[in-house]
Amino acid sequence: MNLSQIELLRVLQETNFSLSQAAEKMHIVQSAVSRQLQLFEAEVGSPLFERRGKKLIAMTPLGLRIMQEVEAINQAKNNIQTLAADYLDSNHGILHVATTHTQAKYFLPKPILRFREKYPGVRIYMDEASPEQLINKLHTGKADIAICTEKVADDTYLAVKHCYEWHHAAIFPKNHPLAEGEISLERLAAFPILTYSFGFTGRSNIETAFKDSVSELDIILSAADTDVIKTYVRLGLGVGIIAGMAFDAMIDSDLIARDLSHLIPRSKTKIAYLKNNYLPLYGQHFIDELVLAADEMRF
Amino acid sequence: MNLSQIELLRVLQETNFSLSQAAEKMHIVQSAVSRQLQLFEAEVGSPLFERRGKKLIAMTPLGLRIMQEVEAINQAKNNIQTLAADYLDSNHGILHVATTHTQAKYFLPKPILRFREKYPGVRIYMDEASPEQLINKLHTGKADIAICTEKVADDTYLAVKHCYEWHHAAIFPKNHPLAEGEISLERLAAFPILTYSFGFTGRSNIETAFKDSVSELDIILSAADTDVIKTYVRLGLGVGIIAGMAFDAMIDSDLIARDLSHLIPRSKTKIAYLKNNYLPLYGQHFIDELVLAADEMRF
DNA sequence: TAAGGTTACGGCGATCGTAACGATC
DNA sequence: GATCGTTACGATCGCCGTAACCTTA
Repeated sequence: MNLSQIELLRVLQETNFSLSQAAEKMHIVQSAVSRQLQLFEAEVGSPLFERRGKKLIAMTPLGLRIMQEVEAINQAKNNIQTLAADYLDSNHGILHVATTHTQAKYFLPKPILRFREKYPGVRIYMDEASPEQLINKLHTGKADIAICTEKVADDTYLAVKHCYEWHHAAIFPKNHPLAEGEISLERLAAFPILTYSFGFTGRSNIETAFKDSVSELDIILSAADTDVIKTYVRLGLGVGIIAGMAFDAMIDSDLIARDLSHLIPRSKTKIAYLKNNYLPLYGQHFIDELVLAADEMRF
Repeated sequence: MNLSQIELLRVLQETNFSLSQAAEKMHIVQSAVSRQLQLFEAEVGSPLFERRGKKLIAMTPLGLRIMQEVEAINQAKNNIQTLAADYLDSNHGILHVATTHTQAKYFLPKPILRFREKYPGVRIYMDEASPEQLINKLHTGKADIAICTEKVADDTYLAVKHCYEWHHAAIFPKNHPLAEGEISLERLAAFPILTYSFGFTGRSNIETAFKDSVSELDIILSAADTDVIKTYVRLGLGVGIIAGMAFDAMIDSDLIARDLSHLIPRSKTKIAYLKNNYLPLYGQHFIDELVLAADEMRF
């Protein structure tokens, strides 16, 4: 057993068990890959892959179990490299931040600017995806830090830090009936609604709010992205329910936003990263910056 | 970086950073070890060991941190091997059981006999040590399973399973004054006491019992081993406080045992193993056997 | 001066690349 | 027949072992 065989197994999983693709990724010829896999399987004494003819099509139960250990080794190996690089120079490096559109646009700008001032040598790769994908990116090493509101809580492999709390707001064009008077679930439900897709940005809390209500929301459009919602609200399609911090009084001066904190439970945005993943110093400071920005922000 | 370098780091820690001893353990010449370490340190870019002249005397902070990852890799590597062997033949193998004398002698015989019947191909290496050492043995891979009463609870790397509860008993020769009447803390404290050493077999519960009492125990002899205590009780040195299950009415017919459950809190014996350590099937069945034996036993 | 660590060098073996072959869609 | 995987073989590079040298208790 050696580290390149371990690496091979990991890569094979990424390439849908294609030896030729794995060879390409690892910058060696395919025959080498073929032989290394044979050697490893011989050492283990049992096949790790189900084969149709010569093609690999899936992993055996043993293979799947061993893959867990492969992941652990890979993680530790990466940690050693990160630790070493971080020790030599903790001001340079790369940070993969995965988050949703709403966070990227409405929360991250300030902390990222401040972080850049302190760490001009750190490259930030920002990656937008659904909360579900974010978690997957953490697990596959494609992201170091994820920032989001949904999901994240139950995964035992994740370290989760509270970031900030916020609430939803209703937005609509001026002269809309909702501009006047108290807003109730019933009144809200009387209009066509535009809000986030399932699994995004506190959508689950909207569900919660209406679960015990007699009213039912008529969600005519759902999007991952606040700006899409705003666009269609401006076109008069209905009332938008968005994250409070995504309303900008200047830019959105043609719209009216009204607080819904009395109707919809507060949402909590969290910062998550893999427990087993060594975060370089600047990564830890990045999180500090997020928390600081969160503390300064009060909705 | 490769697996033998990782292995080298692990071995170096075991040999007090001696290159020559490490070479011997790894069955290669010392010069090879020297070079591999240099190569690895070069790759990391910083020294991992503090040196006095050419001698290695300690690890640098970076080295210590990296050693954590080395342990993780080693653990995973061993798991792969165990998984493979277990898959090929889950009836043969080796089980390292670490426990205290009391458990080994008074609790384990029955479950071990039954286990042997089902798994005649499994070798059991039993290792007696203090609870503190037991945990250390788990961490260093010298034991797969530990069975003991003390410590074990707070270590987050350990999976801990409840095994059984028991209480202490006082033992003394026939015709001893304690043979008659109620036993109280005060009466007990009036005699010289022989019991377990600190950190052994529920000793902490004895401490707890007397902590809030006006009486203080006069412990004139403490031992890791129930049989030692019995021996000196027989010689008339005083009253023994031992684990209830360590009194055998047949063998110890020259002694009298009296229950102390009303005076000393119950002790809980636990089964522990490393969360990250893959236990072969027979190891899992060994634990089942322990739990079964514990259930049948009622004190 | 003995014991432990480093450096130099030669030899062996592991692993790669080329290439021809085999199988599968 | 194009793509993917296997087998054969020669070449290379990494790693070990021998051995001489250096350093410190």
